[in-house]
Amino acid sequence: MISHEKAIETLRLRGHRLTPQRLIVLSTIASGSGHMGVDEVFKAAQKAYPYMDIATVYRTLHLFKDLGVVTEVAIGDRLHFELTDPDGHHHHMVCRACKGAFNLSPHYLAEFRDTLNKEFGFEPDLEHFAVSGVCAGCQEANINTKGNQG
Amino acid sequence: MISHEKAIETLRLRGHRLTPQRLIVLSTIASGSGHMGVDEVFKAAQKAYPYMDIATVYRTLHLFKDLGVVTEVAIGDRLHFELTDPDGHHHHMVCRACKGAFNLSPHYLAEFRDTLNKEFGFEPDLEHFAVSGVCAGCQEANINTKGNQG
DNA sequence: TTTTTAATCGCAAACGGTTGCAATAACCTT
DNA sequence: AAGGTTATTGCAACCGTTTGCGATTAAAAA
Repeated sequence: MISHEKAIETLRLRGHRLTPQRLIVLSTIASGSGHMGVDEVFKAAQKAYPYMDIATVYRTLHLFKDLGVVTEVAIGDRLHFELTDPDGHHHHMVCRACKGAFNLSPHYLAEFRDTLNKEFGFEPDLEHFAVSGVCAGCQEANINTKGNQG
Repeated sequence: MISHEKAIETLRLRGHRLTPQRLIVLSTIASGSGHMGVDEVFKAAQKAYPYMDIATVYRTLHLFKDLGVVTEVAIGDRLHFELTDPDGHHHHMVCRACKGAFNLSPHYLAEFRDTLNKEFGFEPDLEHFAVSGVCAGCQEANINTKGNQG
């Protein structure tokens, strides 16, 4: 994970202001449990700073994403955020039965990217990428395995 | 493509009513240009049936999707719909520069699926799947190649 | 054909997310 | 430390999509 300090440094270097709202959103995500939904971030931040507005949370998350400080992961139709992993990107496998998210090393997508490049000259965006599916545990337990594959 | 008649048959067999709204949405998509956005479907359908409501379009599209009559493709943040291809699914490569959509045979994803299965026991949902990126043409033209990779 | 009945519709309100704008406040200058 | 500049905020309005509900109507029953 990117450190708190490094994130603040990045904000400052790029000429953005260090507002209490931004610092609170940052530490909320930093102390959060991996991937956090927007409403989770909002509720937690609001506890620390009651005037916090949902629009500010969105704007802050997008700013952090543009700066590379946080990574946005689309899990189903919801957006989740986490501090960017400086050791290299990872992707996610999200189980549609238990909603669990598992990390996936880029290695497993490299082949796919190469193929699209060679065959079609197409350069896919696979930086922040979540594959929906059913995890091993839920397949055994046979929970909702045939749900909507939207 | 699934035929018009086959789609109507499917509705009937599953106990759904054949309303003018549904028939119009169906033929709108059938006569449309591949992938249609919701608003495109709505506007076209409204011409044929002025009382058409946008909520009905959404409900109808979701019904058709659940019945397997149409296929939903997430292109960027917009949903597009097309008649389901009975010859087997295809996937999409969507260029973020020119918004063009290109078909991608399932073959190119098969390897990726097998790997996730073997390595993690994870069964990915790759039925209706769009990969965002930049197509060969736009890479040459160098249009907006570094846009938001969302 | 007429009646029945419940799926479907149109409307309007609600929802998650975004945006315009006037007020505020972080930061730079002095 | 005080003042000026302008990025950022909170609010409210907005957009695309979903949902609750009473009215309508397709299709089954008579």
